[in-house]
Amino acid sequence: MSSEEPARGYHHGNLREALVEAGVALARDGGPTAIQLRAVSRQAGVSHNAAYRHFANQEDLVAAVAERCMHQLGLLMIERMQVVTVRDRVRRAQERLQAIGLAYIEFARTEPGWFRTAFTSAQPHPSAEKARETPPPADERFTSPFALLNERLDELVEVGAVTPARRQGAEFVAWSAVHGISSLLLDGPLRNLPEPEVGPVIAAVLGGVNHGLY
Amino acid sequence: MSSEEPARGYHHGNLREALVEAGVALARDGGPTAIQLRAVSRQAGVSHNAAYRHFANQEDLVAAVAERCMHQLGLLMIERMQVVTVRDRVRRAQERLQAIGLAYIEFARTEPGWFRTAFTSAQPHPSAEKARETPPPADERFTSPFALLNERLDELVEVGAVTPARRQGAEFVAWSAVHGISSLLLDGPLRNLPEPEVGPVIAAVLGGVNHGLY
DNA sequence: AGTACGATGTTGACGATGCCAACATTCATT
DNA sequence: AATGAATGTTGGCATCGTCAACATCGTACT
Repeated sequence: MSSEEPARGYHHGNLREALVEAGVALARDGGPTAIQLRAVSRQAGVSHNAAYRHFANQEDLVAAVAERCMHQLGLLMIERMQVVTVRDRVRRAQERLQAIGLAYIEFARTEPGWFRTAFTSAQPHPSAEKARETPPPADERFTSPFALLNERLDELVEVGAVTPARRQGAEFVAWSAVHGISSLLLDGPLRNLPEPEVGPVIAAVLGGVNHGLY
Repeated sequence: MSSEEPARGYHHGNLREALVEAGVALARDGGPTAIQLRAVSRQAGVSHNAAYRHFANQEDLVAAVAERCMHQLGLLMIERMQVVTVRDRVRRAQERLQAIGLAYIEFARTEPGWFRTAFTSAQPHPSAEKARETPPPADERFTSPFALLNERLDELVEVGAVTPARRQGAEFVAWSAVHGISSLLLDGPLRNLPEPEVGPVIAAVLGGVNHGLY
């Protein structure tokens, strides 16, 4: 990836960014516990304690890295969604929902360190009032996994595949199921499930969610 | 609770048990990261490093404590299930399933430390072959949350409320949904959801699972 | 009975971590 | 040019996990 600029004086110039990036790299293998103040400082070619000029404490750094990880998850979901090219509006909406669900699980399984990091010390869900205080950056608004899910469900209503009544609360059902199976496969009692059984289990969960929508 | 026996010589007599119990107590507030070798040794009134005669390392101790936490979860599920006294067999089966699902979520919300501990370094799901090597103790077989769930689903088939076809894979759908909403409410983006909104969200998830079964 | 050995507990040490305090250097604003 | 805020550095402290060496106890064998 990007090695730090070779020539730099006393000041790094872009340390906060470098520290977060180092944290992301460490979290990729190693998960949230690998995000250590001294380790990221080392990787950024800076002395321990330098990080304290940019983060209040370790937890603060982890939170910043977690945000990036969540963003990565959103990016994969978008990517997997965009390759759906069915013309039929109804089927496209259905397959798009399926795609982001699969992407979510795929992310958990291919980037376990990032997934675990994203969901420890995750950002709180913006309740209506709080959201007004700290408006999320435009970037975030489009890559938030939760926002992506809501868009898909809304689309399903738009094209008439799902009744507005069934739409109610569906985001929580779908999100819970997909997040749940991801967690169980990654860290839960299903973590040693033999590989050939994994596919059918995932299919069962996604099928269940789908069936619940109609 | 139980303070250690006042009179004891060089040897503790029941140290392993005392250490695990101390770990359970520490995990209750503080979660898995609070299970530290030196801390449990201290609480057991024994010198640091004594634990190494009973556990290979910290991870080993955490695993032992995690097992207890999982057991606690199973106990609450059984408790909540047993208060269902409906006479009608079909409705009883349905309400029992609902009860263990609610108990699962209740456990996550009232004992977050234990819940987090139970699902870090959780025991692997016994695949068919492996199960034969290490038969679980009879105790475990009845309090395993996953076993309890399967029993409820089987009962639903027995009383004719669910078709055998729908039974296929249903354990994963239900488990994922319930575990997912628990995780999201506890550590995920829903962790700061205002209290009044929590109930409806849980209801939506459980309703969705139910709808998926029929 | 005595003894030798394994099991269990202790002491001390090492490296690593998060964090605090004090100090050094640089940048920006006047 | 100077001065204060921002940013890095050095050093130190308490704590943790782990290893090695040692101490004490129970127990099985002679």
